[in-house]
Amino acid sequence: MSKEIASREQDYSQWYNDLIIKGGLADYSAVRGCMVIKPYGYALWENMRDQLDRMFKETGHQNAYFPLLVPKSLFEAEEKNAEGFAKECAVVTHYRLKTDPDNKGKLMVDPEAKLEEELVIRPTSEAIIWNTYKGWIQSYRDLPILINQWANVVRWEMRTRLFLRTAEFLWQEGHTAHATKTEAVDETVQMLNIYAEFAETYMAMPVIKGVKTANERFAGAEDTYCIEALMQDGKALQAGTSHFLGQNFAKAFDVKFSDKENKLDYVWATSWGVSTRLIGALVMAHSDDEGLILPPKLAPIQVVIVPIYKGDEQKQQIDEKVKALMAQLKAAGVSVKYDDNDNNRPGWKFAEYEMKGVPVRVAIGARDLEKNVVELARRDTREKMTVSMDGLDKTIIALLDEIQTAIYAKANSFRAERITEANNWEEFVKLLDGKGGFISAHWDGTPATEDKIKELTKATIRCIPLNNKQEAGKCILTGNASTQRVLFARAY
RNA sequence: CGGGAUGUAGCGUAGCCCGGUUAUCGCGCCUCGUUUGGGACGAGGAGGUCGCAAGUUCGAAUCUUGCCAUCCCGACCA
Repeated sequence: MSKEIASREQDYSQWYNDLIIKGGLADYSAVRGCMVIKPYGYALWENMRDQLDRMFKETGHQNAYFPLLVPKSLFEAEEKNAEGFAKECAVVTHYRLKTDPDNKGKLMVDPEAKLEEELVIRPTSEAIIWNTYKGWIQSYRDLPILINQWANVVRWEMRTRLFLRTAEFLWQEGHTAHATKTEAVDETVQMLNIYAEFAETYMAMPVIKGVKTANERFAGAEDTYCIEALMQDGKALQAGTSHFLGQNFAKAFDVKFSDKENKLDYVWATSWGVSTRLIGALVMAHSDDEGLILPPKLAPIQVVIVPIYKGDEQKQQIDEKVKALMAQLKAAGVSVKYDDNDNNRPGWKFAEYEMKGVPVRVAIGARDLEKNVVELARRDTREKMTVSMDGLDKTIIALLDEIQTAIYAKANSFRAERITEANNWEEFVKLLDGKGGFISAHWDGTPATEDKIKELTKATIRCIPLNNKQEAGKCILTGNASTQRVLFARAY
């Protein structure tokens, strides 16, 4: 076991924090609830971002940027949205500081510099964007508008956790405007599918696609679609949301367009987002007591090469081989690091890169040179194998693929074992307190019942899965008639 | 925001209850040498606003008050 990391079994929270901090993804900062994303963590985010960005652009979206600050009058225009976020908004009230006459060397807010209208720091950008779209849309010919922005937002959270819930975080938010309801719903579902594909293919993290109940719906949305993932402690994590906003924002911001028959109508809207929370999800989905386990498709460093040598002569011989290998790997688009730093010995490096979740390690020593082999180690299983240097680049690339597949399969079977049906209240409670995970159970469809279940057990309905099987049953709590099972879980 | 815990060098810590020499130890860091197939060894060295600010006192890491930050548990939450 690692010397540096708390055991997942004994202290899951501490284990998670240790992975983030010791794995070099992020640091605490001087600002309450805010973290510093370190270069290694940011590189991971960049890889996620670049891939998502490509997927957004392939489906016709363009990036733009809207202001951080939203005038309060705009923010409050869509009532439900405003109310939903009101409690966690940071607000700018002044635009100037001045030296404090009573406190030498200190600054104070200049009371003369009070803003006439307060500015809300965006917790999300619907308001400022729909205010802008109003000016862009007159005719059906102006539609659809398919815009995404990569931005930071601030939500003043009571309790924060690295990556999972911080006061400021990075995300992308897509905001689209459409001429028809069907088109907007299709867009909502399309983006949900993109999120699911990204999570499963790149993050190697299986997700369940579903619809939120009214209780869990985004403030201001008609429908909230989501992808839900399962963490290793059996708790669910919402990893992405896609909202069908109906005409709510169009009405609030008076955004109308003329259709082909010259009839005026409000436009239909969607918004969708994923955030740096995905990094938290990724960490908890795969990692173990030795450190992070990153999927090859997103790992900032896919392959690390560690030389093992005595003396300069051996080092030079190794360097030569490594140089050739690195050229081949780089040509194939593999991100590779050669750690020939003499300060640390090989054993130290092995542990270090395991902590950082580098998928494949290559160790090359003098003995290997003689036999024309290297030692390959894969992070996910910690298996070591001796392989020929001939065609090594191909071997490594194949291994990266195999690891990607293997960690998905592992996460998938973990989850499969933890989707359990409960048919009465006793079973339901026992499952929640026991193995956790998703519990598939009947619900009478009322918010009141959902609230009651949450109050009693802290479990919420994570989603109603898409294409859910319809079957008659009785609500787990009330015994009232139900037409389908929904997925409950305790969640982050 | 409520309850609990913590804060001493980059990290982990002793000292605090019961105020009083030069603030303890390990890791890490720097220099030199030996090393290098799973977290090396020796010798020498550097590094401290004891979280911050007030207060009590002849004297505060130690006592008091306030504040800040982190963690855990609640409440809250995309």
